[in-house]
Amino acid sequence: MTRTMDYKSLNNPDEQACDKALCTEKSSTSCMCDTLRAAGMRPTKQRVALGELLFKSGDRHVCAEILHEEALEHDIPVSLATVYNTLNQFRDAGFLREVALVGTRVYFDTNMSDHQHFYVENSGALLDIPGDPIELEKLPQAPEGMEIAGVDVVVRLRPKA
Amino acid sequence: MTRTMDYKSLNNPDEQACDKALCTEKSSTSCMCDTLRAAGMRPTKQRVALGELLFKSGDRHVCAEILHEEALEHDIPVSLATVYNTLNQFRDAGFLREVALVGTRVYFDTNMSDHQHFYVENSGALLDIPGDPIELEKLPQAPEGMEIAGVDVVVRLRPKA
DNA sequence: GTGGTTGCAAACCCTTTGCATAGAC
DNA sequence: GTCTATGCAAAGGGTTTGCAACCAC
Repeated sequence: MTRTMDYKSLNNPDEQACDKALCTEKSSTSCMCDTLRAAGMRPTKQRVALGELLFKSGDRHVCAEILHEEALEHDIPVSLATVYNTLNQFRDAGFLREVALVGTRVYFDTNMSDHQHFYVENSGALLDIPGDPIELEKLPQAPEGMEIAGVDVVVRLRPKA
Repeated sequence: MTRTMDYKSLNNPDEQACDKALCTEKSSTSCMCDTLRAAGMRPTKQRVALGELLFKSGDRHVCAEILHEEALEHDIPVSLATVYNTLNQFRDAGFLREVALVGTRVYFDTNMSDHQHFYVENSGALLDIPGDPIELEKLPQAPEGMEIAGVDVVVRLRPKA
């Protein structure tokens, strides 16, 4: 599994030259097929459908259970285990990022660009912070032999007293 | 359970006027007794011992399992369930903070002051970032009816390619 | 046909809970 | 004596895994 793809290519017309002969899906899904192939994944019905659900609308924050429910509502036959596997594969391929949160449930974010999150403490809701990202002054030196892979910023919110 | 105590008072001589008559513990633990009482917790053998393990040395990052093992090594009879309960009570009392990380395991930090973390992606290690905290420019406006409870910053590290 | 993928159920890990016993006040 | 804390084991929630059936190529 490579980390070469970017979710943006999913919506970039320049990269949607899809050979539809390879796809059994409708035209709207054909670029998903190519994207999956480019990442070394076979474009199965489940993966294509989950990819569409995740990426056809704007930024999304999902956990496995939510995405599974949503898939069933859209009559996509898929098991929860496959949703877990697919989310992990999409993360490994660089289509999704995992969001760092306190708690036991893992959330994924379809927005791979540089941005940050509000986390509402009592409800568990996760929101993109609108506008430009908070600027970080003076990033620390990484320890010897290490490099900085990224910086996660979560602004925790609570209802005003 | 109140959130009024600060871990710093655990090491502040000004607040260590302990009435040893109330304690069955040795002198080194007497201030722990007072600290627990001030937070509304009975100073049981397990809570005092765990508090000592956590706070007698400098900043620490622990999860329940690690602390449990450490307690057993120090011949402190305590069950894993009690370690979980005690960590949650200490967090509610404001002695510990929970660290936001990707993954399902919950880590606690004995350092309640304003600081941030390195997280090593392949090993899962958690380190304080030395020196001054990264400064955040232009904190975003909290949505209507909300206030900012805190800002978590995690700098993810990976081995240099 | 070959080899990756799916679905189910079971296993797994971490955490919390119920209840009887032990301990602090 | 009263009421809380502990310990154990069982339950719980989220996630991963083993394996047979299935599907893309």
